[in-house]
Amino acid sequence: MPELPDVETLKRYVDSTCLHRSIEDIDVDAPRMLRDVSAAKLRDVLKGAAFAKTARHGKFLFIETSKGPWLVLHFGMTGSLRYYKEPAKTPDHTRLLVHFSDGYRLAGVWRRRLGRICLTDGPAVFAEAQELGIDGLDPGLHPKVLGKTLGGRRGGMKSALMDQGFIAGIGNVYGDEMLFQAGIRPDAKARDLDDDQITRLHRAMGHVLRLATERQADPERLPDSWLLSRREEGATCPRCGAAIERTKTAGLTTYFCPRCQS
DNA sequence: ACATTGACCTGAGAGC
DNA sequence: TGCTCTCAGGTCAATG
Repeated sequence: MPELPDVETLKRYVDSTCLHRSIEDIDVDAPRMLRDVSAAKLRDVLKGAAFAKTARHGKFLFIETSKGPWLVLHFGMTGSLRYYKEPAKTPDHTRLLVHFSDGYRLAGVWRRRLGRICLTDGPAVFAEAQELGIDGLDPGLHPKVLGKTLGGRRGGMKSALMDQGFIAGIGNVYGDEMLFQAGIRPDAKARDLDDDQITRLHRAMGHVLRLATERQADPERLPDSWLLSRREEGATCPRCGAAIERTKTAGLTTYFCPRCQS
């Protein structure tokens, strides 16, 4: 589901398709997805503008408009974007449709309406207001920074990683993956990690997020050695062959290898 | 200060 | 076939 690598892929998709094209009009049908902005206001800002550039922080995609404000998109569990020309190709569940004056369109598609569409003055002020933590791919995320933040937490590792106010961009699937690759149990207490574990987690985090982004967050193109490919009942560990365990953390299904993750 | 639960949403797949 | 049930997991609010 759209986590950091997926959203980064969508960002690059926008970069390579529809920047600097004049926006003729938009259609919005996203009742509960608009936050602090009306459909009319959104239309007013986008109509006659062009997309100037993009940015990303965690799971949020930002698109700067030539009129100043930035369009903010959050994809929830099922959101995606599609750029195309033929009107007949408009995907089902299109909630936001941008018509460019050259006839092309950008569709914001959310099968479930779990997502967000809004405006902001900029990515930095938005991240501040939403209290987002450092982005998972921020080069400033050193092992020391990681260790310091983890040391102040009482809770478990899985929920720490998924806390967007701690590190922004990690969700259920990649959170499990980096814990697996670092050899840390999801229910390990964050403050109990030693320096070695923090180093391994930092490395696994960078590796998982970078490789997944490079492979366009396509599970088919990610290594078989990843836990990602074993998220099902009765699966075995790709490393040691032990039975993968399945538990619930904060209502979300967590997979881990009881032998590799101690 | 933490974890847990349910609501929000909708489609896919299972089971009857 | 067609119904109902469960599950998927991002985020938030309410509760323990």
